[in-house]
Amino acid sequence: MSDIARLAGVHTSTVSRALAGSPLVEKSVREKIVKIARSHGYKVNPTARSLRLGRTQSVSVVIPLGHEVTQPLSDPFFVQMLGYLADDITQRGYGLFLQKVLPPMQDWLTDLIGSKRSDGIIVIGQSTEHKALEAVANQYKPLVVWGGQIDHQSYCTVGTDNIGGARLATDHLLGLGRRKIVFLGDTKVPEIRLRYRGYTQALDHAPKGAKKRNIRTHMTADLAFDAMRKLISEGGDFDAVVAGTDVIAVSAIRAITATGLKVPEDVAVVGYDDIGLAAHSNPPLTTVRQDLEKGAKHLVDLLFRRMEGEETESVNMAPELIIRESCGAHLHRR
Amino acid sequence: MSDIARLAGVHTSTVSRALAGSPLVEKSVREKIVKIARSHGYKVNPTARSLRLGRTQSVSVVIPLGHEVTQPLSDPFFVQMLGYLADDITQRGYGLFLQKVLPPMQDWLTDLIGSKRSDGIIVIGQSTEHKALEAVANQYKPLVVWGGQIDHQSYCTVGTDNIGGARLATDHLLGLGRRKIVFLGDTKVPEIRLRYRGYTQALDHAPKGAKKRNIRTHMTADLAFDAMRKLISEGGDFDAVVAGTDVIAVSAIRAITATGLKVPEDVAVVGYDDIGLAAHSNPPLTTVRQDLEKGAKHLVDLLFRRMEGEETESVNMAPELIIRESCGAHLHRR
DNA sequence: TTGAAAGCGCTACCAT
DNA sequence: ATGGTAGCGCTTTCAA
Repeated sequence: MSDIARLAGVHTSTVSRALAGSPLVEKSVREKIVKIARSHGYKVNPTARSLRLGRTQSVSVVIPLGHEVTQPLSDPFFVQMLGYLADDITQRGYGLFLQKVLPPMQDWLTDLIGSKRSDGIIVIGQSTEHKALEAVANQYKPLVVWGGQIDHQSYCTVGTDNIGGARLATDHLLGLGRRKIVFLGDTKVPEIRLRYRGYTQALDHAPKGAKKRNIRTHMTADLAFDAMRKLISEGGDFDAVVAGTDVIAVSAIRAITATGLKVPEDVAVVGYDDIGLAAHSNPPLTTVRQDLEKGAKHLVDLLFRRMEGEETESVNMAPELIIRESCGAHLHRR
Repeated sequence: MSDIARLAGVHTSTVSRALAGSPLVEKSVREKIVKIARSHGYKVNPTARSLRLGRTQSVSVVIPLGHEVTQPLSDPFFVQMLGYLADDITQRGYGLFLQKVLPPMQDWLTDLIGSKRSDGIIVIGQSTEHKALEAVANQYKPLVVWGGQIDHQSYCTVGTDNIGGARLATDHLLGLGRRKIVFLGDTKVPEIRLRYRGYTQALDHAPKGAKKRNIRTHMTADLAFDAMRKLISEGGDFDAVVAGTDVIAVSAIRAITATGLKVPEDVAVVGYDDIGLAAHSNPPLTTVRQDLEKGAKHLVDLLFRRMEGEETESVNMAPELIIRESCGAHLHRR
């Protein structure tokens, strides 16, 4: 910057003001400075700026994978979310610090906060980290979490009504005459636990004869496939599956198909999320849609309001049942 | 830091040394300082440190989407790569700045370099940005690109031998007796263009009667689906498809199946990448595997060597044909 | 409207 | 082995 100042024949403070678009600088001077800066490819050093201003102009996006057994991000859901977040955050002129947190997960959140690398934190998915989030919520404000809304939680979440969504899905299957409906998912994860609750609520209000059954499975494609195959080989008696996520649903379909059973004729399957793959699976997946684009907008909006000291409430969006073929609804229309 | 210094009864320079693990500080003093720092939740401010050191301890990972028509990252390939990169970069104690670049793509690279937000840059996929990369390669060294190796390029790439991989796939189909093989992909993207070249090379060496046909399609699932359906409805005569990516392959399978044709009996399909979905598609996809974990390791390794001033050569890894069912090889074994 | 100077928090050099 | 001090590049207050 001092170089630019010298070239323009002014003091650095004037350059700083000019480049910041301050109205204090005389127009002709400002234009001259801007021109010189551009022609020399000069960019204000964000590190120095951050140090002076006390803020980094960037936000951390964290993906905790406490519930995952395998390394890579296996769920496209998180990734699509990441893409939308990147757009929104970039649009506000902020940088995006990506952080993947794997077990063993000690002090990851307090460390991240303490490092002051970013002005705010978005956590995608509670994973198994509800307690860690709860622990810092009262002391560190610019924090927003995508996930399930848990009773008495003190951190701010954005998500869809998981109970309602799962209930929608389960009621739909009941309405199609299915009575032996299995739930497939890892209820250690809050969002999935809530979906399981919606599933049980629907069955509690179902006609007599409807059976509940929860099969715990990890959230990766392979492990869900194995869980489903095990259930079948053990002679599990069921005519429908409510899957905790689309990834699990697609794996379940594959496992069911592999044993010679047909989806949806023999077993109806409903997923959750409506990831891109859902429409392209075979058969196309009936699922509960979460609007990620809107979700990301909420997350970023709330975070920026919190970064300015505002207190914000959690947002619970309405889920939407997307009916395709895996539930067998089209068979009934005949 | 000055607080910690006061509490420990020493000067800040001693605290700095102690926290950096300098052997100059007496053991007892160092331990005392570390203890105080920990108990107060003190963390060295990375912004100030960066300013002083002249390096940010972070690397930018950029995903240029010049070839994409839709906003979100539609290809799981990039995402899996991102996950591995995050692991490797974190392991070296560096931060990961994520940058998504959408059209119109002006000066994105020089801007990123000029901002000095990171000490090095990894670009995932050349997209349509070969020229932009070429333009800075001689002037900015800590830059590594995942993508296809182009003749006379001056930037450093990591990738698989795309020509060889596609040739592997095409030869395999020829070996199974297929003669009317279509290529499906966007040849504007260097990697895909190389794969197309491998495909044509294989056909040039094929028995008489083998036909070439290139169908240009965008890289997203929906558009590939449409392209395939259009080809079929126009009465395109073919018995096999070499797809530019797995995402395209899976969409092609869906489009083929939707018209009543069978994969692989009527049309054999081979993909490229071996994304997680490939093994789980219906039928499971025969594809050319790129080892992403190894690829990510190479990228990070080369980048860090370049950040230390070393000149590095591009890496071209060997692709591997993974034979599953979509090519129909299992039908021949009978 | 511009200049001068202080200081963000840290590290490294030069003393001692 | 430790302390003092300068300075990384910027913004902002105060003075002119």
